[in-house]
Amino acid sequence: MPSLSKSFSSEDEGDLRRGPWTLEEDTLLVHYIARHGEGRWNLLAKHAGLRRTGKSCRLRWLNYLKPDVKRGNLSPEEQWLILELHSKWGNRWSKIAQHLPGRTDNEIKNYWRTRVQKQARHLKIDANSTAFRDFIRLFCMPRLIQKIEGSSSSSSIMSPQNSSALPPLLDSASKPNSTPVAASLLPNTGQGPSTLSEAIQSLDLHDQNSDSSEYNCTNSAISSQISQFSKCPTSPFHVIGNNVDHNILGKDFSVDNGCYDMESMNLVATSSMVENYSIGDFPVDDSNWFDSGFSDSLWNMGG
DNA sequence: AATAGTGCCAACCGCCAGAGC
DNA sequence: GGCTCTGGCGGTTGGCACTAT
Repeated sequence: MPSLSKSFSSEDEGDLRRGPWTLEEDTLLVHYIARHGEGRWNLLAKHAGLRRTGKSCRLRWLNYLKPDVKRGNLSPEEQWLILELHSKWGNRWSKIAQHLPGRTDNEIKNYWRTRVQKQARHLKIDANSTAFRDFIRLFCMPRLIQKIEGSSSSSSIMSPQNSSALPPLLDSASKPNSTPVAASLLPNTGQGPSTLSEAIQSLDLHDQNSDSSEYNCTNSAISSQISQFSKCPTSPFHVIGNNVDHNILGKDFSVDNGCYDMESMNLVATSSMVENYSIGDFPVDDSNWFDSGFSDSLWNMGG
C-alpha cells in the first residue's frame, strides 16, 4: 500500500524508513532490479537509493512488486491445494507456496490464519487438532472438489495475466493502490510453473522422496488428480457409492454443537450429520460457499 | 450519519541456517 | 571453531476497508 500514512512511517532509527512503501520507492526498486537483477539486498537497497533495509526491499519485491505475483481471490483449486499441502506439511508456507504459482507464502499464511483458523475458532476446536483436520478433509476438501469439478472448464489457467478470470467482486486487486507497478515495467520471467496443474505435476515429480505415499492416487492433471484422490481407498473422504466411507468416522469428530446458533450455521459438523452425509448433498449454500474463500456463508457462522 | 466491530493483508520482527572470512 | 553478514522463514502486528448496528 504505497503512500499511506502510518504512525511510525517517518524516518527513525537513523536514516532508515519503515512502514508502507511509497510509489516512488516502488519505482526505484523495480527499476533497479530491472537493470541489475535481484539479490544482495542490502547492497541493492543502498545502490538503489532506498532508505530501507535489504530485508524490507526483498519482502516488498517478493510479496508485491514481482511481476508474476498473482493477486486476487484464491481459486477452489488453490484452496484445495493449500488444505492438502498444509495437512501434509503444516505451517511450511514457503514450501506450500512453491506449489501455487504466483502465490506468496505471506498470502497463503494470511489465508490460513484469516479464513481457515477462524473456522476452527468458530467450531471451538484447536486448528491443529485431529478433529479440525478431519473437518477439513471431510467437509471442506470434498466441497472444493465439487466446486472444481463443477467448473472444470476454468480449472487450469491461472497465469498472472489471467487474473481477470477471478471473481471480480472478490478480487482484492480492486482495492485502491494495489496495482503492482512492476507488472507494467518488467517482462514476465516465465520461470516456474504457470498453471496449477503444472505445479501439481511438479509435485508428483519432486515429492517422491518424502511422503509420496500420500500421492499414490494422484495423476498429472488436476481434475484427474482430485477425482483420483477422492477415490483413493486411503483418502479420508473415500467414497463408497455415494456415501463417505464410515471407517473415517471412527475418529472422534465431536463438536460442541451447543455453542452456536445451529439454524444460522448452514453446516453443523456433528457425528450424526456426518453419518447421513453424502458428497452430493452438503447442507450448505451452494451459491457462494467457496466463491469467496472460506469467509462467506459457511465460515461466517459464528461471527 | 456516526460509531463499533470485523476482515484482510502489507509490513515488521525475531530466529535460524549457510556462506565467507 | 568463532564471528559476521545475508537471506529465508514463520509468527505477529497495525491500520485501512468494509459491514453491521
